[in-house]
Formats: sequence, structure tokens, C-alpha cells
Amino acid sequence: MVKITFPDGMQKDYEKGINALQIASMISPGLAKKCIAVKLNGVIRDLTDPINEDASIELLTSDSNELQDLINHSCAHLLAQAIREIYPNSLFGVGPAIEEGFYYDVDLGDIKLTEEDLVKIEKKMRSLAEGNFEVVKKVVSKAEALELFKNDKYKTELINDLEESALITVYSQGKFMDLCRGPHVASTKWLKNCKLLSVSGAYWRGDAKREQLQRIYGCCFIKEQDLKDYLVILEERKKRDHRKLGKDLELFLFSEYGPGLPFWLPNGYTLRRTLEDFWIKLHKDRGYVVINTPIMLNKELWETSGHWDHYKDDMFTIEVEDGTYAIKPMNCPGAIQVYNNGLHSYKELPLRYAELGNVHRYEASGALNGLFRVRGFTQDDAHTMLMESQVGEEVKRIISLYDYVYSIFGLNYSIELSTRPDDFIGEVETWDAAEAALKEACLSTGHDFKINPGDGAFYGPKLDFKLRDSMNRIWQCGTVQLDMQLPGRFNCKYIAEDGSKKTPVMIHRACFGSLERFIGIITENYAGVYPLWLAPVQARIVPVNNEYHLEYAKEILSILQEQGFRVELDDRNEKMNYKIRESQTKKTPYTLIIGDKERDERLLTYRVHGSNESVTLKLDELVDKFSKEVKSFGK
RNA sequence: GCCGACAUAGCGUAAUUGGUAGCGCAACUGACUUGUAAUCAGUAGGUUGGGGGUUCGAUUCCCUCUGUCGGCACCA
Repeated sequence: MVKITFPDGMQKDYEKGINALQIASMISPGLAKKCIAVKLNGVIRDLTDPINEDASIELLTSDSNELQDLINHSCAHLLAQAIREIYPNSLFGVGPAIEEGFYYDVDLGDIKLTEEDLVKIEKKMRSLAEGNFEVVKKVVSKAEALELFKNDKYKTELINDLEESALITVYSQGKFMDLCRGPHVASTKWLKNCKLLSVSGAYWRGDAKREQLQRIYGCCFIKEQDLKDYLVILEERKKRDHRKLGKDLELFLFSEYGPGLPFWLPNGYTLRRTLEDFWIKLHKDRGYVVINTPIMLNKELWETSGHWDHYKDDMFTIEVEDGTYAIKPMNCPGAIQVYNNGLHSYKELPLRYAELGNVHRYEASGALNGLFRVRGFTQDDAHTMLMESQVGEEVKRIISLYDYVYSIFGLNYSIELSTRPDDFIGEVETWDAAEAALKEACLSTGHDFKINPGDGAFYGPKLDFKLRDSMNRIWQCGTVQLDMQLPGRFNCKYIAEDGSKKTPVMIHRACFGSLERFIGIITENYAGVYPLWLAPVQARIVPVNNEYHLEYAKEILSILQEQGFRVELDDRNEKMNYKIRESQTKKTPYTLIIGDKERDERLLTYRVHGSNESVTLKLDELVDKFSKEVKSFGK
């Protein structure tokens, strides 16, 4: 017998080998009908898994909110089943659930799937779901699995990578069978609310040297309304796309003469300079000195730094009479020249050089993406030279700076620690110590982190700060990189307490990552409605009638501009409502209405973006309000 | 770079099977203008991304280049 503990604490003995579905049926057939999966000792399992030991049990029904991954994963199988029915010669790669949905990689030979094909496949999926196919799990040995999938080169490769003794599970539904770890729904009937979203290429096993399969993305929900809601969310997200807003709000443009090289329009450049000013003040306050180093430097420098060996194909170069120059892909060698300009005492360390450094990298054409991935960008960089003993403390300072900055913009982030890569330079012990220092800094500042094994830079491990865009895609913004190599390569020294010359450690770090990417992220985060301190145009003055109110409007304009606010006067011969509408669609934070009352009593009436309430006050009250709002960063 | 899709006026879009490229907003002109999201009328604007081909005729079909988008790979 096995002792089963239910969520309410009740315990009951059952025959060994019983499964959750049988238990549910004993409780009530109605319950069994609603069950999709089971949580045994806290782990989600198949309803039909035999229970051979005492366990706590929680039946997961269609009301559970813990089944999204499982539903998506099962739907990937439904997709494969449908494709196999339509294209009998199809072969499949992998088909996992992902954060928002699932995908399955499929090899259809020469057949290229179109949008119409997806519609057709989706229809088939729905009908298979309606067919209420039982999903049957079977445990087999490696040899049996190889036999089952002997005509499937992809699955065979996957099976061969498993251990000899591995117990392999296969799931079948109707005529379709797939190699899979599970768990899955017990019937396809739960997968009716599915939707295929896109198809694209994907390399088998993520290897660009191997064959490319077609990856079909989709999503699935237990409840129909959840699917509808999700599709609405997808539409809504497109409205926040910084590429669309960049056009609508006239922030930046791209030219086919320079793919990935943004042009800043007046509004975008105002926003950018505001960020730069904020950044420079912030860094001066935090003990950084601000420098600027050349945009291109002789190839010899890049050979010394190691960049030439590792990344010369990604650098823009220029041939001149006295050799080859490379446009900088990073600012560090420049900062090192500044450090090496003089002798340094241990008393000066940490020495923090901040630089808004304009770098260029020849990124793959397919990687370019609006402001998120460009070929020319400005890193909000800093290079700190310090003693090894100071690393932990300095990294904590940097993390607290990032916390502060991201909180101003209301951004959530996650940290990833990237460790020693295969092509590392230096000593393993030094790497281990550096990785430990980064871990410790995260933990002591109360941050969780994920480890990315082997993803570090060739010169040192790093912490990456990942932010999300409006499409929920993740982009690396902030980074803290330890560098135990460059200072030595460039013969950097400081005079230690004992009078000896020692080599400092260097920390590379960027908080925004790049101004371009960060502006993309915050634009999407704010949906183009920037807080007052950032808004390119903070207020737009709309006279009720040009004939009677323009004069006072001009006076207000010049007073507010003198106070340093970015204000525009809409003096076109248009009606008031027209101007108000435009002020709103251009997402101007404040629209100031000037009419008889305002003119006669020297007042102002404002309306905040997104609200149709209007408030009337005195000019100095408005100036005061604006000042406070700007200083509080709009919070 | 790879797979696929797309490219029409400043922006957003339309054009049966190949038959002289329309519309809305914006722009321009004129009139209108009084309290919180679009006043009316008119005018102009296009070698349909570039190049080549098929055809009597190409926005439409084919090839090629460029760019963009969705992914993959890459991301110092």
C-alpha cells in the first residue's frame, strides 16, 4: 500500500502502483474528467504515472494556473502530430515549451511553410484536439528507443546522446509518437485553444554549421478567453515598439547608406542629451572622472589588447599611409592610455574613468534590430583601475549604482553571471577568484543571479544586467566585467604601499549598456510617454484663439523657456481642439491652454497627457510644479 | 551570415486572373477659428526600393542587389 497525503492534510492508503487518474475517479468521475496533470511531492507528473511510494498529491485541474508550461509542451506535440498527418515525410527536431508558448523544429525537405500553411496546420491541430486522443506514455530502454526511431535521424542523434542505462519515455497520441521527457496532458482535448504564430529558420542543435530546420512558434491556453487576451496583448505590444514610436515621435531614423547607424532627430537628440547630462552628473557625484578617447586608433593598439586576434572581422578598419587604423569597438584601450599617462599611487585607487564612448562593431546584418542592436553606438562606459583587494567593495558600489539608475526608470532586471569561456586568457585560479568575487557581491547586495557557464569575455568573467523590451524579449544592458588581462598587456602599474610596482585589476562596466539600446528600452517601457525630466517637449502651449491669446501665450513661452523648460507654442491657424489632439498624440506631458481667463488673471490651465482633467493655477505655481517634478525624475 | 516574409507619396495603406496607381492623415492655398482629442473647400505630391529579364503591355511573373521585419547563429 502507499500512503497518499492530500492538500488538506487528509491521508489515505491506496494500492501500490495506483495512478492519480484512478485516485481522482474514486473521489468522483467529475473530478477525474477535470484533471489534467498531478503534482506528486511538489513535482508535476503525468496523471497515469504509477505511484509506488508514499506521496503528497495535488490534482491539477483546468482551473490550475501551474499548467501553462505543460499545456504548451503538449501542444508542441499536437503541432507535430498535425504536421505528420499533412506531411507524412516530416521529421522533427526539438519542441519545447518556452516562456510564452512553444515551438517545434521541423524538417520538411524542400517544402517551405507559408502563413497559409500555418492556418491549415492550426486547423488540423484543432480537429485533432477535438478528437480527444489519449496521450499514452511508455518507458523504453535506449536500444528499444533507437529501434522505434530508427528512421528518424534527429531523434536517433538525441537518443545516442543519452546514457546507456537511461530509461527513455515516449509519448503517443493516435498514430503519432514522440520521444519526450514529459509530462503531458492525458488527452488532446485540453489543447483546443491553440494558435500558431510564426515560422522561421533555426539550426539543428543551435549549430550554425548544421542543417537549418523550420521552427514553428505557437501558444496554447486551457481557457479560450486566455488565448484571446494573449492575442490582444501581442497587438498592444506592437504599439509600444520603439521603432514605431521613433517614427511617430520623430526621435531617430536609419538610412540605407548606413544600416545599424542611427541618426538622431531633434527630439531624440534632446532626450539623449538629457540622459547624458544625468549620467555625467551621477558619475561625478559617485567619484568618477569623465574622459573621452579617440574614435579610432592604430591597429597595433588592438593587437596589444588582444582584440585584433579575437575580433578583427567585427572591426571597421581604415587604411592610411602609416598603417591600419581600427575604429574602436570598445573603449578600454583608450582608458588605459589615460591611466598610463602618469604614475599612480595605491592611494589613488580605485581610479574610475567614465566615458560616453562611441564605438562601432560590424554586427551581422541579420542581428540588426532598431536601436537594440546597432553597428554604431555609445556605451556609457567606465573603467576602474583598482587593487585586487578592492574588487568586492567596488562591484557592490557598482551594483548599488545600477539599482538606483534602473529604479529611476522603473525597470526590472535580472542578473546573469557569465563564467570562464573556452577561449579564455590568463590563469584558471585568477578566474575562479574573480568569479567568486562577483558572486559574493551579488549575494551581499541581495541579488539573485543565474549562471551562464562559459559565456564570459575572453579577458574575464562578467555580470550582465538583462532588461526586457515591450515584446518581452531580453536584452543585455548593464554589465560589470572583471579584467585581469588588459592592465598587464598594457603594462599598467601603481606604486604599492611597500614601494613596489604592481599591476592593477580593471573593471569595465556600463549601466545603460548603450544609450541607443537603453533609449529603446525606456521608450517601450514608457510607451513613448516620457516623464517630464526626459520628455523632448515638456509642454505645448495652445492658445484658445490666436487672435486674442497669442500675445500672452508668447509671454508664457518665453518665461518658461528662460526657466529652462522645453516648451513649444502651437501658433498655427488651427482650432484649439485640433492642437490639443495633436499635443496628446505626440505624447507631450503637459498641454497648456491659454484663453480669456488665463490672460485676464495671468493664470495657466494645464492638462496632463492621458487625462482630460484640466487644472488652473498661477504661472509661478506651474514653474514650481515643473521644477519639483523634474527633480523627482517624474516619480 | 542563414531560413522565410516584406518594400507603393513624409506617414498609414488600396489596386480582380498582368491592362494608364487610388484613399486617409500630413503638406500647400483660401476661408473658418473663444474653452479641452480631428472646421471646410481646393491644390500639389509616385520612374510602385535599385538594376536586369519575360511580355504588345509589369506594382503584379522571373532573376539579382539593397534595406526592413520574424526567428536562428552571433553579441568583445
